[in-house]
Amino acid sequence: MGDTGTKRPNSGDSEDSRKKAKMGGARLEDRADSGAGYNPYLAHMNDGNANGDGSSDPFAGFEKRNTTAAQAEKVEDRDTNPFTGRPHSAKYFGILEGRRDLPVHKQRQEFLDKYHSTQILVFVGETGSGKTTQIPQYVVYDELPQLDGKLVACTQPRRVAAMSVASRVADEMDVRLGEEVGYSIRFEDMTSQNTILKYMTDGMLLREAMHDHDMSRYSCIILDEAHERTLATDILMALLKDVARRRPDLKIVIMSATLDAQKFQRYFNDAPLLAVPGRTHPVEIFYTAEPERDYVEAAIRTVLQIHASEPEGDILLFLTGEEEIEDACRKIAAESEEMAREMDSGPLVVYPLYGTLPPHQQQKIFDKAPAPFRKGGKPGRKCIIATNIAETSLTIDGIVYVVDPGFSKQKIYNPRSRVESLLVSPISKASAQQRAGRAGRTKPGKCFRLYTEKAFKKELIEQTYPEVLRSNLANTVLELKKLGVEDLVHFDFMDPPAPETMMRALEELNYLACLDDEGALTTLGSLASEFPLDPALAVMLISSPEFYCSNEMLSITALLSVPQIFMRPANNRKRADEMKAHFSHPDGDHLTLLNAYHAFKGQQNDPMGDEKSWCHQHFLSLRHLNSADNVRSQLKRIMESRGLELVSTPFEDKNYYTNIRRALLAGFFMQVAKKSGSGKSYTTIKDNQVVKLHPSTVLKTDFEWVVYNEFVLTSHQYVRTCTGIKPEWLLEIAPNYYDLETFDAGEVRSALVRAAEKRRRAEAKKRS
DNA sequence: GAGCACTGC
Repeated sequence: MGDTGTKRPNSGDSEDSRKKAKMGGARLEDRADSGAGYNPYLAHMNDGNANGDGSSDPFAGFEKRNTTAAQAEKVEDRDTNPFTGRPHSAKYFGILEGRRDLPVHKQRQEFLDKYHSTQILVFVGETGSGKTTQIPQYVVYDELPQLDGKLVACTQPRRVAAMSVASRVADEMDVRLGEEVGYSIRFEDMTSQNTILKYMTDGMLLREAMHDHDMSRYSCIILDEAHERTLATDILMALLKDVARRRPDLKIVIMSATLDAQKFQRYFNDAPLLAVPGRTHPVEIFYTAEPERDYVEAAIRTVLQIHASEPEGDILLFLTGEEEIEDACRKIAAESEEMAREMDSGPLVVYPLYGTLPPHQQQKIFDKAPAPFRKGGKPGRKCIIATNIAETSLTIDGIVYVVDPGFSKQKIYNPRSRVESLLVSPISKASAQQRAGRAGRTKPGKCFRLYTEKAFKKELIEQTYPEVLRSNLANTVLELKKLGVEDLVHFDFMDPPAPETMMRALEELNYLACLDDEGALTTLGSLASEFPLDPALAVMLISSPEFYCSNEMLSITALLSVPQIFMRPANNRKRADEMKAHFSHPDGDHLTLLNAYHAFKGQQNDPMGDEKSWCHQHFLSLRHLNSADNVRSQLKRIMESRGLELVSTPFEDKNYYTNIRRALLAGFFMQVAKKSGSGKSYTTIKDNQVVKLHPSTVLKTDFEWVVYNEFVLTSHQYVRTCTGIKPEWLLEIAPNYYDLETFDAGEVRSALVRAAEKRRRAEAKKRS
């Protein structure tokens, strides 16, 4: 003890509490001026002259759910803010003018009429219509949530969108973000007692619904970007359809960008529809005459042709993944230099764009296109090579040319093998339209589709399959049970998943003891659903106090919930592998992750340490380690609130690592593989898939049995993040799953029988 | 001897 060995666990929680204090501080200050006795939107009532324009109540004459656009606009035009009673800021009326210029503004009255006529409304607005910012405000002026305390909520599929839209709308309403207008996302609740309009992620609303099945805090719920059909949106739609029956006072608006609105209308019992035009420029579509054999090569050629012969304007090319993108970036950059020399073309800068790119590099795509090489020379342009991230999450102005090879990586789930994998697949017509639309945001544009018109019409499906049809639903089923859904077979999904997928999920949850044999939620299942984790991880964490290592399992769970912390840059792989070897534990990758995390925490605690350069030097991702820390504190709070003990085996104890390896099995006993024959391959237990240990593993092949975190299907079938285990642990920790009666005769069964005998002998010896 | 499309609690 007492030295600074990198493998020493960090038993204190000083970081957690320090960080908490730092995060909470700012928000407390924000709220300080709106303490319990002061209600800012009633301020005008206390002082009749505060408005400066005569009347004491700006909403005098308003009747909830029976207002007009003219009434609302009159209030918006006042000199004082109707919600805070404060005079409007200098910029308010400028912003208001811009809002009145949006396409959706012309239909404000029409929206209100439809809204009044129905409980559920489907609203279709194309990009640039202003629906995400305006519709919730129109609803606020009609629901008057400041009077009855019931909120208006607007959900978004992504955190950044929830934050940035809330911030924009707070500006538009001239209030402070977090007061009347706020947002709520994981790790950050930016709302207060005064909040009347709340933007939130769809997952966050789902979490709230687990404890409030009727969503009783809200008078109106607006689901935005419903066409994206995320898992959370699909579940929310089904829940809301049901809640709407129980709560006639609840209003629901489904907002979508596609023309597939009829499907939403039909699903919501023929709900009325309102459509608002967008504000985009025409985009001319070009197809290839013949199918392309190599779409990457064709894409590069097309980009260079545009650069050589088309007028000024930036280019957006869609490819499928990091490697493809980086490769294409290099090739295009090299070719364009040659073009500049030989044909006197303008400069071309190429930017990659994908999700795992660090934020400061993602920001570069917003840089201006380069200036001509010389005064009066041909204009420069930028070319962005992006994944699907540019189709939904990020919009880039100034794009005039889109190159669309027609592919993207998509998640697929095979319930038979229980494997989720990523596969390069043709996109849908809706995706192709979305991609083309990216060319017409600032002026008329062109889209070059690298497939034939016939292929577009005949081969592409209309819509990308919703996530619910492409995922393992174990987590979803657990959530639904917690949400009080008893009959999953007849649960009203907009697109019902395959029965086999549901069966697999129920089976998995039953093995994990989250559901009993009747399919009812158990105490363990109810506890597991409290954690923002997959069921296996949650069960592992909940069981970990029994293995005297819940502190360590908290860290491992957090590390498994964030992207890979070990970085391996293409130009420095060897060095990165050498640095990773410093943390390597011979018994497995989970332990190696833990070692790296402990070393990181040691570095953070060291007053002389510089975590940034230390991470850089050790090829560890500081960003991902920090987010693991964040996840860890969230999980820790949940553990504490549920009375789950935080314990560790002393590091000096010879069972320190053994306890952790055993604890892994409490959740992952279904993800075990046994070495087959003499070679390097392994076979998964029960479904008998032949797999290899992923090359990133620290394990030398000296373990007969391994537990693995995930199954990945790429050029081979791999199991990734593996730790060595002993078969007798399986019999002890998961006796139901490893009931010898259920195994066919064979290598696995005989090995388990031998383990059982070994275990009996050991116990007999212990007794005598 | 690989590669994490993209989200979310």
